[in-house]
Amino acid sequence: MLISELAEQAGLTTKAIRHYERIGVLDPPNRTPGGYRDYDPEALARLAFIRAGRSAGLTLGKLRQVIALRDRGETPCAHVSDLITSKRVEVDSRIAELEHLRSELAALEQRARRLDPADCDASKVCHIITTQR
Amino acid sequence: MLISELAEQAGLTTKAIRHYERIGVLDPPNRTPGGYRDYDPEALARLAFIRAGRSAGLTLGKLRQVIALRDRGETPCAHVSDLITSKRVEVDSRIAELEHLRSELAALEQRARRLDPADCDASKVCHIITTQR
DNA sequence: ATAAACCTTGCCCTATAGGGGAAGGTCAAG
DNA sequence: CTTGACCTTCCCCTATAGGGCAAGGTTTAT
Repeated sequence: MLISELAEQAGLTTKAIRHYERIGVLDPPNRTPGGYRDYDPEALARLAFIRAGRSAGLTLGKLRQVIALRDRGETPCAHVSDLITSKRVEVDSRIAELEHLRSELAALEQRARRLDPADCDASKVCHIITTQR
Repeated sequence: MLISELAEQAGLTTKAIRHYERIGVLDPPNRTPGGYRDYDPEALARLAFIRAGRSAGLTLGKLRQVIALRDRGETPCAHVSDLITSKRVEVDSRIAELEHLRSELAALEQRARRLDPADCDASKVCHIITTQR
């Protein structure tokens, strides 16, 4: 199976597939005599893993670690479980940050409705933003 | 006022200040005969604006636009108000995305507790991630 | 034999806000 | 006059997941 066919079946671009190989998350396939990458169908399963991992917010680098464990003959489940938990913790704190930001922005929107542009002093550029609450 | 003094008073690094100048968000100051940047105290007000804008999640590029309006003699309040609102909308949708991701991760954590590593098939690398719900 | 449709590698590009460090100029005090 | 503490510009680096493009090789059909 040539790269474009694999790409189509996996719903990816050929660029992405070559990228995965370079990152080390997809094994280098055999080559045809002409030098073309020649994948066997297993690659699809690997790409499914990559897609699932990515949609869980794991980076290609983390996925490579998981694959490396598996290649060393270990069952990576415990490691994956840790990755997932630490990712959730990270997402939790990111959400908290964004919620804080959101409330700041909402307060600025309130202020924008209250303030009169005529009162805005050039030295502050814009009093909506600059004036501290 | 030389750059390191300005940096200290503003709680920034000299690197950041030069960066702001290059981005166009801080006016190039006068120079001493020796070529050193020589700031007058107004720069502190500008830096306060930048800090406030950054903490509202606005990029230096957006802040530059705001400053450009002000320099053109306009009152940038309406524009700023729009920026803030669209930033809030952006943050809202980002929070929604992250909450979705968070629930996926929580589901994966559940699954990880349920599944037995012994059942994990190497072709999937890791069944916690790969198996679709 | 030639065009069309593939494929290859390689290099630079994106966005963001600077940090790190090099090579060298300036200024004050000793 | 030299040392140390400043300052200057310049260029590369970070993380992330590829996209774009160029120059060139391969395969298949006509």
